[in-house]
Amino acid sequence: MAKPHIRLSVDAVVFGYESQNGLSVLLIKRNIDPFKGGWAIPGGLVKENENLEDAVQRELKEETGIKVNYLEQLYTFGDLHRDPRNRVVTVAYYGLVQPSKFQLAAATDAEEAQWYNIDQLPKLAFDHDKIIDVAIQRLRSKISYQPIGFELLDEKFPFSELHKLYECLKGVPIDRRNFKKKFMQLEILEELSEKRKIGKGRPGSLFKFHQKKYFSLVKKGMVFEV
Amino acid sequence: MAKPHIRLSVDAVVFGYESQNGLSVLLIKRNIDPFKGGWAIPGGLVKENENLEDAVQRELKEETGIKVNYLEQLYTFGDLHRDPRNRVVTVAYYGLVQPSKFQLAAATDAEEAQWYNIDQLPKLAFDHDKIIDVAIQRLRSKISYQPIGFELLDEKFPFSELHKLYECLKGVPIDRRNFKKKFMQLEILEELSEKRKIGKGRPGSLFKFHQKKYFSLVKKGMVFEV
DNA sequence: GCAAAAGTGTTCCTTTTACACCCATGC
DNA sequence: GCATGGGTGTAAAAGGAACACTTTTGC
Repeated sequence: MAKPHIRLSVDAVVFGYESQNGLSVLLIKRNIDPFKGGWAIPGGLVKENENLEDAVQRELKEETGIKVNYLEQLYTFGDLHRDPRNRVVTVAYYGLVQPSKFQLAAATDAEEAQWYNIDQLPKLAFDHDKIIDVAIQRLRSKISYQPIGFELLDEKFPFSELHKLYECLKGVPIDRRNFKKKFMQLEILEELSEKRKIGKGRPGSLFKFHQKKYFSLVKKGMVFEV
Repeated sequence: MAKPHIRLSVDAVVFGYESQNGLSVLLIKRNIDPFKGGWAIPGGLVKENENLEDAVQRELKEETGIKVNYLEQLYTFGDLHRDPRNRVVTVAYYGLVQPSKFQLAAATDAEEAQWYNIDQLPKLAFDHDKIIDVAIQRLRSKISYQPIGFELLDEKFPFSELHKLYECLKGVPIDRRNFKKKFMQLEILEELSEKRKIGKGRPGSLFKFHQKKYFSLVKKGMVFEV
């Protein structure tokens, strides 16, 4: 018998957001043991000559058909028996996808991928519940000091969507006027002349995150903090 | 030839602090290739049935004789060619040691371990300069919202030591009175009746971090923020 | 015309900053 | 008695929280 060695995998907690449904996580149904038939976050073994991030994107594409544009390393989970069969250490990432990419392409081989609201998660394989917990915590706190929330919204969004997103992630009501004042003072949003057409009530302007401006302001010492 | 596989290692950035010398990092001189004779942070391959943190503590003991009481996972570095010979993915940690344990025991097999001020680091093996950079950034920011600074001070310390530590880590002068007011309002320091004897000038009271009180206040919703 | 969502400013209170003098000790 | 570091409070400014009415649209 060959000397056993530690296997290295990557896993990804992919978040999606819709103002009606709140925050969701992308899960897949496992079709191999262990935990065959159970739900898990996408992931798999890293190849010998593949960067960690590439491995994540490859697994995401293979298993769910999705490509995330925001991806950040979360934590590495290495407990001895987190995989019941072999020693597998996993580098967990979390990713954010925009609503327009949120619908799973039916045409992929990912028939068994599904979004689950974070308050209605099924029982999960391995320590994936723990990984998701850590990811939620990270997302919740990071959104306050890094402008990553936009990765969960479409490119153009009415201000109320941004407001709802922050209320959802922080889990507390936020005064609409104070929030807008604070955000607009940052000067990183571009107000478009377009208005949102759909829905009831008075249509609101659409906004865009002005990333270039954000980076140049950061260089000048601006601190994002909401 | 056997199929190659990814190797997994751990590395540790161990910080020490003294008010005269500022912040230092513990380095070892490598006695094997690659980078034989060069400086590196302590670390090594993880064993088949060993947790990641245990691996870090074991390597630290073997290579430097030091045991840290604060240890936190930093980031996992997995670039393809970070090790010139094999694919090695490393889980980096950072640790904090108190000044009284700061002196390296001469009696260990760690003759080649040495403290280096973070502003006077030598050229480093692998991507260890990058790892140290990330660790410094993490420490700098984390000290503002987690009471980890005490791990860099002796158990009993005059308030001025805490003050100097924060000035050193944040890299800016901090008003002595405002800093003390803010910290004392947190009610997590215990003022001892002892005074510091050494040195010139008026002796100051010694303080202790009251960890139990800190945890109970956190449960009640207190937020540490300095 | 009514229901639904968007837009907008002011006041109050809390928090943060700036700042200077006296005190205890060693030499 | 002088040099060194420790101890303490107040006033001004800035930032955050609370809060209500008007406007535009669809039905």
